[in-house]
Amino acid sequence: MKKAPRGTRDILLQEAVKWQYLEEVFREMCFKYNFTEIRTPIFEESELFVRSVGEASDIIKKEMYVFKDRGGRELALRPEGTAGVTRAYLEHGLNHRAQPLKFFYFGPMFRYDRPQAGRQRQFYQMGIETFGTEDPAADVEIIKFTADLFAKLGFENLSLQINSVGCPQCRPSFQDYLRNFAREKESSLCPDCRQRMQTNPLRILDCKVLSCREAMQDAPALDSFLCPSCRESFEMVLKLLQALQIPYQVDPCLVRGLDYYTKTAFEFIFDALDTQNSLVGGGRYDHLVESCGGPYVPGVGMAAGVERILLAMEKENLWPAEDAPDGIFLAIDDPGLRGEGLLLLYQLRAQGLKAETDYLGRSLKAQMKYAHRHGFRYVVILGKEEKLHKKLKLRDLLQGEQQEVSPAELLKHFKS
RNA sequence: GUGGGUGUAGCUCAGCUGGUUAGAGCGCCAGGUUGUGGCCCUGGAGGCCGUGGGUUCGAGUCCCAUCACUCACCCCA
Repeated sequence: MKKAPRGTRDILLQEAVKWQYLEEVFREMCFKYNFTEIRTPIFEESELFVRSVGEASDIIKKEMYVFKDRGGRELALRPEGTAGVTRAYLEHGLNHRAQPLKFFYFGPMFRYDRPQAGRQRQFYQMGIETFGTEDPAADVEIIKFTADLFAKLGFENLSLQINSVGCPQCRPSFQDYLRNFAREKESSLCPDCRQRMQTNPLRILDCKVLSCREAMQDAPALDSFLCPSCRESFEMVLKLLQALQIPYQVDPCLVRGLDYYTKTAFEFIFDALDTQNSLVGGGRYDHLVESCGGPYVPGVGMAAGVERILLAMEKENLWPAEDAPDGIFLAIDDPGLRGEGLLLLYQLRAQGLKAETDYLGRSLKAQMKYAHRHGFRYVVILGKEEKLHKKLKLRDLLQGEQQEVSPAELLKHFKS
C-alpha cells in the first residue's frame, strides 16, 4: 500500500482542527502586533539559501532538498522562511517604504533529516520578521510576541534562553581565539568537536562529552569579546525584558545554526520534552539583506515549529474544550420524500446552518446514530407520518426532547 | 549521516520455548425495538501478521535484506 513519503504526514480530522486553532491564535496575535502576512514560494533558487543560511551549515551541506527543473534551474525547497521573505522584501523594493515593516508567515519547510518525534522532513513553521530597525525594542517585541503567543495557548513552563552572538566586527576574532584555544586541547576533544573546530567552534562550548567540557572549562566567554555596539544592544535587550517582566536565562553557549544571525539570539525551550524541546528559535540578522544583494537593512525575527508546539500542547493538555454538539441532521425515512427533504436541507444551509442528510439509504435508527456520533445536536425527521400531517419531528439529541413543527416553523426556529 | 528498539484488524494491543481454521477491547455494519441516538445484549464484516528472500516437514514466532515508525547522537523548529 502506498504511504506518505518518509518524514511527511497527513493532518486530518481532529488533528486538523487543532492546527486550525493554533493558526488562528497565531494570526490574531499577529493582527494585534501589526504583523501582516507574506506568502512566498515554497521553492527558491538554491543560491538564495546557500548565501543566506551559510554554505558551511548543516542545513545546506546535508539537509536541503535541491533539484533542477526542466529548464536547468538550480532550485531548492525552502529549508526555512526568513531567506524567502528577505528576497521578497528586496525584490519588491520594500526598503523604499517607510520602515520598519513587519511580516508574518505560516507554511511548510523542508529538510532532509532523519525523522523522529518533533522532526519531519516536511514541517511547518510560523514566523515573524521585522525589517528596518536596529532598535533593541524590536528584538524585545519579537520575544514578547512569542511569550504572549504561548501564554495565550496556556503554556506556563517555557524558558527563554538568550545570548548575543556578536557581529562581523567582533565574532571572527572570538572564533579565531576559540579555535586556537581548542587546538591546544585537541587531544582531549571528541571527534565531533574536532570537526566543530573548523565549522563552528562556538559549539564546542556546549558539547555534552565530559572530556570536552573539562578541556574547555577555562575558555573565554563570547561576551568578553563583544564590540561596544553589540554589548550595548544586548544590555538594552535584557533591560527591556526586565522592564516587561519577561523572565529569561542568559545562555553564553547559545548558538544559532544559521549563519545570518547577529547580536540577539534566543530560543524558547519546553523543558517537559526531553529532546526536540526547542519550540522557537530567533534573533537578529542585520546583514542578511546585504548578503541577498541589497543595502544595509537590519532585521530581527523568530520561527516557531508548529509540530513541536502541538506536541507540547498535547503533553500539557492545552486544547480548548471540544465544540458542543451543533447543526441539524435531516433524517428522511421514506425514499419518496427525498426531493422535499433535500429542498429543506438546502434551505437550512442557505440560512447559514450546518446541515447534513443521509446518502446511504439507511434506517432511521442508523441515521440518528450517525447524527449523534458526528456531533449534530438536532435531528429533523421526515417520513410518511410527517408527510401525512404536514409536520416534521424536531428532536434535540442533547436534551432528548422532541417536538412537532411545520417546515416553515422549522426554518423560523433556526433563523439567526 | 551513526548506533539501538519496534512493525499482528480502521485504532490500542495479546499471541508461551516455531506446531492445525491468528485473538481481545474500542470503532464500523446489522439485529434485539415495524419509524427514534446515547446504556445494555446478540451477530457480522474486516488481517497474504510492514515488504522480499532464506532456514525448516511446518514461520506471526528463527535468520538476512529492505521500507516505515521510534529512541539516542549530529543538527535543528
